[in-house]
Amino acid sequence: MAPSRTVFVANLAFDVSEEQLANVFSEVGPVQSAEIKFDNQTGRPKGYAFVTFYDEATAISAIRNLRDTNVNGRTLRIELSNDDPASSRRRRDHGPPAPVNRDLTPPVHAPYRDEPNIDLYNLPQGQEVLPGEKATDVISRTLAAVTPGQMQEVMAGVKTLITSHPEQARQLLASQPQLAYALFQAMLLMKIVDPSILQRISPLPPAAPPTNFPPVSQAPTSFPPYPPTQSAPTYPAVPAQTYATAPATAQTSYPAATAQPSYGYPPVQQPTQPTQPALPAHLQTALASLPEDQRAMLTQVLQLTPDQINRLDAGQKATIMQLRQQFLGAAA
DNA sequence: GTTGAGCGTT
Repeated sequence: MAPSRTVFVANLAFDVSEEQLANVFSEVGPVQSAEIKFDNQTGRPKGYAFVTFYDEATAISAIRNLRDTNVNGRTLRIELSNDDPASSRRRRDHGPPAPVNRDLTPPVHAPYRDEPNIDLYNLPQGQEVLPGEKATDVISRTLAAVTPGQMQEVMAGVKTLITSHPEQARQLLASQPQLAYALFQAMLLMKIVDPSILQRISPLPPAAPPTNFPPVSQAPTSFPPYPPTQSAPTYPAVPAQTYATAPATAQTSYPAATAQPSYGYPPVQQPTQPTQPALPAHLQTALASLPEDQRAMLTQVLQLTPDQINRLDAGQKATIMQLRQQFLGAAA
């Protein structure tokens, strides 16, 4: 059975509102609903709640990332909900309802026999993010310490997982966005993907709640050169498991809501931005290792048309041509 | 005015 998209939240302070709760859980991903349970007799909250996300992976991520979170003086206790079969009006946006199997004979093959059986709850801890440090920095550092051979090994393993067990891979990457980020950065380093696709990744909507991990659109546009120049110490080729600790909970109080709660946003596909003309991949990669200002300048220089170059004065022209010669070689 | 484990009628 598929894991639940709902988490059971206990040890709630009695003065926490559903909005506040949804806000806290939005740290980890879009929240579909947050329902605090009340006692009908007394009208007082029972001190626990159910928070539903749009997918299981986010629910699991919430358990990992929001543990020990303090809200109004009490530490949240978060578990995966026992999905009550009675309240089955969810799972609808995940496709049509499963067809009723009228054939009572069990399937010939035991399902999931070959599943790699990734335990999403028991992943290695990964690298610690120190205070004042960004998770992206730790990932960059970790990747820089991985030898090309190790990186290739990991990528091959991931590829195997994705092709043989796509659903497990999806769950793993969705619940561990830092891993997805690291893999993407590794693909850039290994020149498997063209850095220009960074331009085509549409930003999250402005109203997007902060996640426990920066969205890909905020990925740094420059990466350290690869392979690393200094001899890298060997580390076990373990995926970067870096994760940021949940930030201190917002203590803002919210007005009581009367409207049907719907927080965050459904994980819809965002429209893609128009692509902009880009330099060849190998040039972008070369440029990526330069400081921001130099990169911007060089990008402009390399994109000049012959016509534009001809309009420059002699001194500028010579400088420009020299730069272009250096980067474009014969093509200049 | 009170409460503190819990899996769901606000």
